[in-house]
Amino acid sequence: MSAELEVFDRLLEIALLIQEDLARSFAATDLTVSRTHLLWELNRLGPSTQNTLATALKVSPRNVTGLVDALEASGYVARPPHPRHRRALVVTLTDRGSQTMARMEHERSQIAAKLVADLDADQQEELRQGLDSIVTRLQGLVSPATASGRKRSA
Amino acid sequence: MSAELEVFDRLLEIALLIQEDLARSFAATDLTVSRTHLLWELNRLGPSTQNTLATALKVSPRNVTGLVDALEASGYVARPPHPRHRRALVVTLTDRGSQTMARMEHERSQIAAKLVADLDADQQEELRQGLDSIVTRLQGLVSPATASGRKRSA
DNA sequence: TATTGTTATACTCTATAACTATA
DNA sequence: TATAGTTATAGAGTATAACAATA
Repeated sequence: MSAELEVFDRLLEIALLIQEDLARSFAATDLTVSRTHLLWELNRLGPSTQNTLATALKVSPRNVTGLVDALEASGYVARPPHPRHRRALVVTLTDRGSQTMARMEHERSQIAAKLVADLDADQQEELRQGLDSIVTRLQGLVSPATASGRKRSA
Repeated sequence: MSAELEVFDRLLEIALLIQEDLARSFAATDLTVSRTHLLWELNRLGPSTQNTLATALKVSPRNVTGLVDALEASGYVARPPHPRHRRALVVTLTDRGSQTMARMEHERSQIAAKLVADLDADQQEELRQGLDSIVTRLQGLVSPATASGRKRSA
């Protein structure tokens, strides 16, 4: 197998394994991947309208309605009306939602540390640079037209 | 942000971008991610029973029935009965299925090459080793009990 | 008229349980 | 009894289109 394919295959395998690990960590809760993704974005963005979330998640507004319905029913979010726009709703993390996100952020740090535990600081830095290069290349592949204008969120 | 998190975040972003790129390449066909995954495994394993596919894809037999139904209807696979077991079916790639897989393998090679085009041979090799270390760590996280027994398919 | 969200409808992926046919 | 697959049922994620409420 060529050297390029070896790198690519490992990236695919890592993607799969990370997903598996996430699914395992969800199993302890009543959350699904999509709902957790919404909570994660909400945590990042702060209180948001459903349309904002739909854009952030690259998903239809109708879909967000369903996800927020479920998250509201299980107590992770609330959606009081917008103070200055009675039609709009502002989706907000409840205490339970905030605590869950805090726990997940913590788990994420621990996993991140474990993954590179076999590498010294120099190796980690070179790895980061290699991955950075790949991210840039991939962004060019996925959206060639707007690649120059897109920036990863640092 | 810590160095560990930087590596982890890039891995997550790469996983997302690869998925996006795959979805884009499906858009030209009538295939979905799950159906393509089945075709891919079938291509790797050769003609297989549905139970074998269910195990390979880590999915229920009932689910495989649905996927194969759809792939048969669109002409990617056939399922003649097993020669020595009239109850069993042997799922097989049709010409269309084989050609599609050949094309996808080719695309995969090209993408793989593009991703690391900015790196010289030494950097590619170091990257591969770094990723290898991460794969091993992840396998340990995902299935701690059987980690020592599991081997990546080289 | 434009924005925000919901109702209506439909398709895909997924699972478990019960069942049929075969070995 | 064990294996291979399907029918039945159900839940989750997703989409588009039509609609209502608000601005």
